[in-house]
Amino acid sequence: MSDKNFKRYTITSALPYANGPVHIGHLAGVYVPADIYARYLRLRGNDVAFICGSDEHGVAITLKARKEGKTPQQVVDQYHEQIKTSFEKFGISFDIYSRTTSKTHHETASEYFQKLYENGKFLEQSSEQFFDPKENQFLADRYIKGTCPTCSFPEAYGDQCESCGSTLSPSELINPKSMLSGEAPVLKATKHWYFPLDQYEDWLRKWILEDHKEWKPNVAGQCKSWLDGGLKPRPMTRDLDWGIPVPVEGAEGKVLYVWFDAPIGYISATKDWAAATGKDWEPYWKSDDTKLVHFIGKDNIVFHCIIFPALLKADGGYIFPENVPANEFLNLESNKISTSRNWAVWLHEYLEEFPDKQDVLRYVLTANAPETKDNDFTWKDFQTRNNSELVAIFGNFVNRAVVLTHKFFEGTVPMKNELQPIDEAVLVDVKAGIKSIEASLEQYKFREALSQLMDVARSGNKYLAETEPWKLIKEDKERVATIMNIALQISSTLSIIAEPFLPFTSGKLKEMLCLENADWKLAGESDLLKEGQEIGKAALLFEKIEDSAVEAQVQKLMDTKKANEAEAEGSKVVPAKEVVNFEEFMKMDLRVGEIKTAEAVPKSNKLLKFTVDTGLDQRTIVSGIAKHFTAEEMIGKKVLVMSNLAPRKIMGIESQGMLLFAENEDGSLKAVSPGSDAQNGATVA
RNA sequence: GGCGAGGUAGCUCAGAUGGUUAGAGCGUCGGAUUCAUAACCCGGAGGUCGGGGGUUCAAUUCCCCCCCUCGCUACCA
Repeated sequence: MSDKNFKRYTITSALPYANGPVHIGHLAGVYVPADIYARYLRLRGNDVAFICGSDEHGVAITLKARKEGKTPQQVVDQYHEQIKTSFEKFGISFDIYSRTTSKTHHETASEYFQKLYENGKFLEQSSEQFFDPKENQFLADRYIKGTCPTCSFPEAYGDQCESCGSTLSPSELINPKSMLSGEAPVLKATKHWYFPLDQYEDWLRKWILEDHKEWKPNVAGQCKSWLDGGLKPRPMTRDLDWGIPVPVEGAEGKVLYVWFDAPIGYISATKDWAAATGKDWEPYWKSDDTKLVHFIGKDNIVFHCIIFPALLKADGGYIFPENVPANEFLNLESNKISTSRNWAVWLHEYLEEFPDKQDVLRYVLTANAPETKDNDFTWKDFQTRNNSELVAIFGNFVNRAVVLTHKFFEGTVPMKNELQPIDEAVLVDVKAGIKSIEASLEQYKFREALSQLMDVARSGNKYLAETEPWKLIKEDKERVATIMNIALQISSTLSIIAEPFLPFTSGKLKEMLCLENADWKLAGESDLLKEGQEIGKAALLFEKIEDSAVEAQVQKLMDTKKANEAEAEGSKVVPAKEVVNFEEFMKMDLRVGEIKTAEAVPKSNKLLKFTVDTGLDQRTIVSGIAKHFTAEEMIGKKVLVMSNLAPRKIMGIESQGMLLFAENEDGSLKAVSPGSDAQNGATVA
């Protein structure tokens, strides 16, 4: 933990990629915690720049545009607006929400690159890349489609097969085709600028693993894994027509790699913010007394902990992040959130379907944030947390305090008389609670901080239950005055300390109590409201969420699931392949074989090595079926063998043929078994 | 397979430089209460701390092996 006295804070949260709306996973992982942190710091009077914006470059945007028949600019304009608006409505208090297509950013990123270039920080390297001769354009991996070598899915992308999930490189695809022209791509040399990450390895190792031992285990562990694996130079430029042009001679048709320009987007956004507010941006990025914190999801760890810091180091003028509190992922009703499968709770939809309930979602996402491991969001849990925590504990306490004050003292803050031990005790409790919240927030333990906030409300309820003002009123109104005064002071404290977590509620509560001075420092004081001061009417801070509302959401997800299944059903059967003529068919030597020996291939978890009696000979065949069959159960089985397939080395073993299996749509393999009376070597035709 | 992160009450999670009865919230059961959105408050039940070995007077906490989940990464003719 750093005890340094920081003069200002630069808080960044991951730039959302502008090819889709924001969902609860993004919120729980990044934006809600970042917002809590930023609001807390501001409440304590700190100088804070809370920075974000849309990430609008990269291949995925161009693909999306092409698919929808739009220009990339139209795509990012649409999502940028949508994302920006929903963040605003949700109460994420960015000081600026910018975008990477802005002029400032293009200039900033371009200059950044140029400076590194001029200082010799890059390596120039040529390599062979796929090129579409008809469109006269280099092809990103995702621009190439072909048949998956693993599962024969004919529409696999050059980087991944969406059917079986294997990671691919374009050269592995069978019958690769350019998605632009449909032509077969050719290999062609192209030059790129590589950033030699390996040169920063020692520095990174010390900076992360020695100087920042306080980083979260998941973050530090991930970094160590990368460092131990050895860093390699990474190309920082791409052949693409959407992005920031590489500002170097001989780089026509090339743009900066999206992960080069995106983090620099934090800097550009800070510049825009500074310009708009008449500040100087530089201290926020270059001064040692600035604390820089990146809020991100775990998928971004390598970029924010390795690549970007190394780029900052290469420039030499920048500070480094003090911490990168990356969160894990949030699942939805036990399934991974998926944009393409529409398995998500979209923020813009939530805002419409649960109007005025921003804080409920903020609360649930914080209480169940994936801080140490992946977590699950369920609508049932959403309902329970609202009904039995927000309504029953927080809302209820405030309501009791305000209603009783109106009942007994006509809505004015009654006079506090001599305090009894129980009064002192509850006030001490509340103050201790605030200290704990501060400590938790400073360690990025938002879940814990939130539960400590609820504990303060619990103390309030307990205080009322123990002092029973509704009974005492008959005999000792003076004593009740003290009790209600204290209950109102606690409510006021709640309105202050809830602000980072539940800003809308905090606002409502302050208004109800007519509380004006609401610095964090005042929280816990017993004279936040003055005696004789009027307070407003009781209004419910939270309302119950009925079963029907939750059931409707679950139903919506079920419908999505059904639609997905229907779609999968439609594409379940792999489409027919091209017609082959009889001669081609007869070229294949298919025959019955018998497995004599079988063993797992060391260091592989998919491969089994067999000795097969093909009637012709005993030969070695390696097959990737270990996930479906054990070596033991295969011994003695009759199998179909493609025996004249060209031999191929797999993990150093020469495989002389291929075993044939049936593959179901879910990827599971089923034996195709000749009868036991089929002879070894019997031909199949 | 390698690396990383997790596996603690029905659910969501704390915790431990090894040491008396392993914690919290929610749920559940019982009680009390009626100011409050059938809410609050009190109490009970509920865990061989993923499995197996080892070190130790003592391990859930340290070491080794194994299993499961998630992520990154490699093999899949």
